[in-house]
Amino acid sequence: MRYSEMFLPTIRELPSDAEVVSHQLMLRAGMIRRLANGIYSYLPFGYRAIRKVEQIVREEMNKAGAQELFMPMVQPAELWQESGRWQLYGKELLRFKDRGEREFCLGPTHEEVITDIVRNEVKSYRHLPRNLYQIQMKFRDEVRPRFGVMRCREFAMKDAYSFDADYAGLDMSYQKMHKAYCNIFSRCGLEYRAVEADTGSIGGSSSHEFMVMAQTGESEVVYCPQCQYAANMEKAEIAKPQDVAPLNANKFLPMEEIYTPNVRTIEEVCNFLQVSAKDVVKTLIMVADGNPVAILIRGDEDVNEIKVKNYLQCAEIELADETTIMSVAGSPRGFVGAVGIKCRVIADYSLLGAGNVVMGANKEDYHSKNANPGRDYDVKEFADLRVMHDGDVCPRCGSLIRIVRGIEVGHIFKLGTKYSEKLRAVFLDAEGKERVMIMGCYGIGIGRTVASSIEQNHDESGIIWPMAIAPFDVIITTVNINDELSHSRSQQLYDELSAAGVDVLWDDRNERAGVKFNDADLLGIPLRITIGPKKISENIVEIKERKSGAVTEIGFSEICSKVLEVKRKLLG
RNA sequence: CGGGGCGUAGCGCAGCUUGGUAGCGCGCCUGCUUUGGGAGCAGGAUGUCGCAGGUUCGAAUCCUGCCGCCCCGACCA
Repeated sequence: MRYSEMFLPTIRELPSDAEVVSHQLMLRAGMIRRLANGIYSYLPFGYRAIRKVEQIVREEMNKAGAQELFMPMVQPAELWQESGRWQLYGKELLRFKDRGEREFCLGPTHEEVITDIVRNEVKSYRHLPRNLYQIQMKFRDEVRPRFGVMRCREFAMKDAYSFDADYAGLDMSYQKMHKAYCNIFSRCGLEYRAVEADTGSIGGSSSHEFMVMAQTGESEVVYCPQCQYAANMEKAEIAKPQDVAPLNANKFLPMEEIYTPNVRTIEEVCNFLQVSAKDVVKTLIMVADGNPVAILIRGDEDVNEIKVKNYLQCAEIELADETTIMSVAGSPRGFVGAVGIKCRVIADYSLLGAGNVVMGANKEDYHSKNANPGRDYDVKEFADLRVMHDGDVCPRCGSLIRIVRGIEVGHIFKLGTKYSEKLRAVFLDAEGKERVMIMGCYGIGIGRTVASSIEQNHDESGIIWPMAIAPFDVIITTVNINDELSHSRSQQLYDELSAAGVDVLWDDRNERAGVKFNDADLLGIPLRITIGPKKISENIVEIKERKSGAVTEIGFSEICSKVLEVKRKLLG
């Protein structure tokens, strides 16, 4: 492609409303333009990167035995009513009516449609397993779209769905996808980690997120440098403490009520009573599917709501409102404790062996000191309910864990029968018995993958593409396009490289060298060949690697094979 | 949905307090010079000042309503 003919509008100045690097650089490098809130167009340069990622995804998915198909983005309400998600999905599901007043939605995902297709066509175990995928636009009416293409409303996603006859089959399908995802993200040149994840509202038994490591990532993940354990924050397990000394009732001090006017937060309690947060018990009243429950945790720890939700196996969980707190504790927020509380009580492991603690007295403006379990209040259940933090140890091997930030680019789930049951996707097994198909689903955010590569690979001057997903392999920078020899040699090289299957952008614009060099750096094309008037008269050109900055001078006749060699090397 | 901020040329912004016919930088167009890290000189084009209403002789500026966008929070496959 000739730069002078390409639609490639670069921006010199920083766009004011772009927060993260990938968003800024994608705008500046002429990759994307915003159409509406959370809705973006990909311009030619950006779309080339998208296509490269898609191609890698296709190759690896096909290699893993999946088959590509293409499903509609507009989906009828009936299907969603059948799965029950028409009610459950909430406002992220964009709904509308056609001219005949029939209800539709824009697909935020395609479990319903794929299950409908498969249930209509697959009736026998002989036709299982199957894995079908597509690369399609999804629409999710996000509460707050941001970070450009990272968290937007309309986005391209590769979604695959597996159908198996039994759970052993699902395990195999899942493993194949896990492997394929590793191949995909490795080939894209990303530093990533597969972490255990909570299955969330999509349901199912097991799940991994593929996280690209980046400071600007929206979620935190923990991993163990010693063993293989890795999980996201919601899921990160904390082992039950082993060597906890049993409470000795002889050491119990008499419980006292202390007047603590307007002292509500843990911090205020600590200051007022001159105690450490570790001696205070935090009592949170939560409502799980309508039932109040008290969660006890050490004052310096935080409750992980997902863990509570999973422990209680409830559908909804939220902090209780003032009225509910009043009715179970008899006191307002800030003075709640376990003594005499009128609801189920669950304590975090951090309270195992804790005695003579401070907690709310369930009486406005009072706290209790030297409260003790067994004597003053009852705790029958202990569980892992807290948020992991620095200093915690690996639940598998006991080494210190690490916490890093990441961007979720892929997510795989074992769905089980959640959709196949609702939509009656059944088949006959070898004995002629009807059985429900076992499903898995597997997603990759295409645009997000491109954006996360930029988050991971850039410098002050611009993007630094890995060869595998770079929009072009090489840029030829002709320093002075009006110099006849420079022009003819550039043309010759451009033709030669193109014929050899290299994606080459030839900067043939009548611009000053500085402008071209800066654009080349901004665009981040892995290799730059500079053709200048002096050097080319001696048959010499320069080749510069964007990533290392290393410059090599080389004879004109050897440049083409050199490029092919370096390209091969950079593709690994 | 709550809190904060912003809307003026393609982009980035000033002007608004104190009302008087719209400005800067970049970009764009023309010409000449220049050509290895975002050139110089000369000339030029470009605006429903987000929208609607109100106050006023007169509104980008003051008032009211609406719309859009950004940030923080809540939420979230």
